Amino acid sequence: MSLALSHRSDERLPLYQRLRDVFTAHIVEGRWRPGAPVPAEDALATEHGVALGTVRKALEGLVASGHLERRQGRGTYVRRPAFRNALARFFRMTDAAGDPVQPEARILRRRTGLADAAAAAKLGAPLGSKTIELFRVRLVDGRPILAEEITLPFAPFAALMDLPTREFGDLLYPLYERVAGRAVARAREQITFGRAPSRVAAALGVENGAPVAIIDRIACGFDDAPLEARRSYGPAERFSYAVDIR
Amino acid sequence: MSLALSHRSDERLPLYQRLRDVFTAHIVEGRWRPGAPVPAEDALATEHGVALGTVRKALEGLVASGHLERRQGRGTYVRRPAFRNALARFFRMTDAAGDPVQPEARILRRRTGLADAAAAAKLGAPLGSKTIELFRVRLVDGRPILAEEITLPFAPFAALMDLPTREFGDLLYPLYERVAGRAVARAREQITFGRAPSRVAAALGVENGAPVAIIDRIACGFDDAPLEARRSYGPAERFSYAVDIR
DNA sequence: TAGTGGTCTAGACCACCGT
DNA sequence: CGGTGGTCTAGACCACTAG
Repeated sequence: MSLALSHRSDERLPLYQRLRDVFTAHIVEGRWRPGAPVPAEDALATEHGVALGTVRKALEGLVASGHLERRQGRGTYVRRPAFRNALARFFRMTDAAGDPVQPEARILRRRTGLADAAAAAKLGAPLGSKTIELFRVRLVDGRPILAEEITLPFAPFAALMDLPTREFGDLLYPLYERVAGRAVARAREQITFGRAPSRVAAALGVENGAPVAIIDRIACGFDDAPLEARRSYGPAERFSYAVDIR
Repeated sequence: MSLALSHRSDERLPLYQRLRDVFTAHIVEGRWRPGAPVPAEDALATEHGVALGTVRKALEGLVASGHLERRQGRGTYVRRPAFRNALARFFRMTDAAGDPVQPEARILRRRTGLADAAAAAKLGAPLGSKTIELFRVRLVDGRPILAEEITLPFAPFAALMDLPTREFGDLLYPLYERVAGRAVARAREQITFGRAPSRVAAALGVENGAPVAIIDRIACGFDDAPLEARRSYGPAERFSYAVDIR
């Protein structure tokens, strides 16, 4: 089966780019599942009727964009993004012994709401559509270090309203995948600096208006559609982030 | 001339990686100059006695690392990093009309000093070695928005002490290249939040201890040796930075 | 040992750029 | 137009991983 015939794509694009689009579609549509290996390179080459090098170049693009992961001698896998300690890139998170830790999470509030203009824009949902709102705090050694406001579209995540919050666990993204079948593929974060609103200050145990770093995150699925909007607050003095520029 | 014979490098490394090391050396040693084109791919292939594809893979690595830049139909060039508006990635910098601007720079202080432990570590220079210290403010529409403390090793930049500060211009890196022959190839920045020390507060026209974002930068040459240490302060409320994660 | 990705080659043709 | 990088092929062999 020839690629040009099997897939509607701009004929003027290079073969390897069209091939990459085909592979991306496989990931988006779940035919290639996160954590699972994709077919071997030579199998893909014969399947699509192209040379091995063309397949390799297409795969390289998806590796560069973070969709795939190569493991020498084993295969090429759909990458499951490691958001495990995403916020540790921004805040110094160490326990009493100075070792890096995964903060414990505690849900303080869970309720349904209606998307205001900001939430609707972030989630790409209609204004006034139903949402789930979570407010949680994250703790190290039992002490609060982060407060998070989370907004989800109601429909895909309705099951979250039935599950006891104590069963949510410390990480939400694996939970999303488990109860809603939605995997987070990437996220965009915006860092600003402000002062703690009262509810956040209370949760963090700091005084009202204390300086905080604010991280606004929009998490998206493999199809780049927004899944979750999140705002994280942490004490400004714990904030630290490194960037390389060229 | 065969590559394996012409260059002392780990024989076990793949050809294209050894080739990349050779090319890197050319850039570091100035045989390939910033802004100038490197030899054509087929010329490099015959020169080093390897296949075209191997040269391409070596060049691709240097493009990915930001050392080279390809221009279709023209050639491959040694990249001159665009630090032009590096701080605009962190601070909202717009003029009264809301258009992005390049801030004007004004040197407030220039003096020689001796490297303390921190400066010595950052610059990779001996403790107590001679340095040049600059303190400058950057302005948009005549209003200060950033204050910068800059530390340079004395020897390579001695010429800076003779040039009138009003002739420094708004950008230091082109100046470094012009008067000291040192080109900045990359930099590492560390973001934290703190409070403005008195001298900074005075320069920015804010009150003492006002919240500021602090950007510590170490700028390096093509050989990865530190050239400049810089600390920039800006009002916390102007700070905004976006990150993509996967 | 079989299967996978990694390296390397040799050569063809295309698309873009400046003159 | 000539020269450059961009695409694509076909096939060989190496290095790593698992069973």
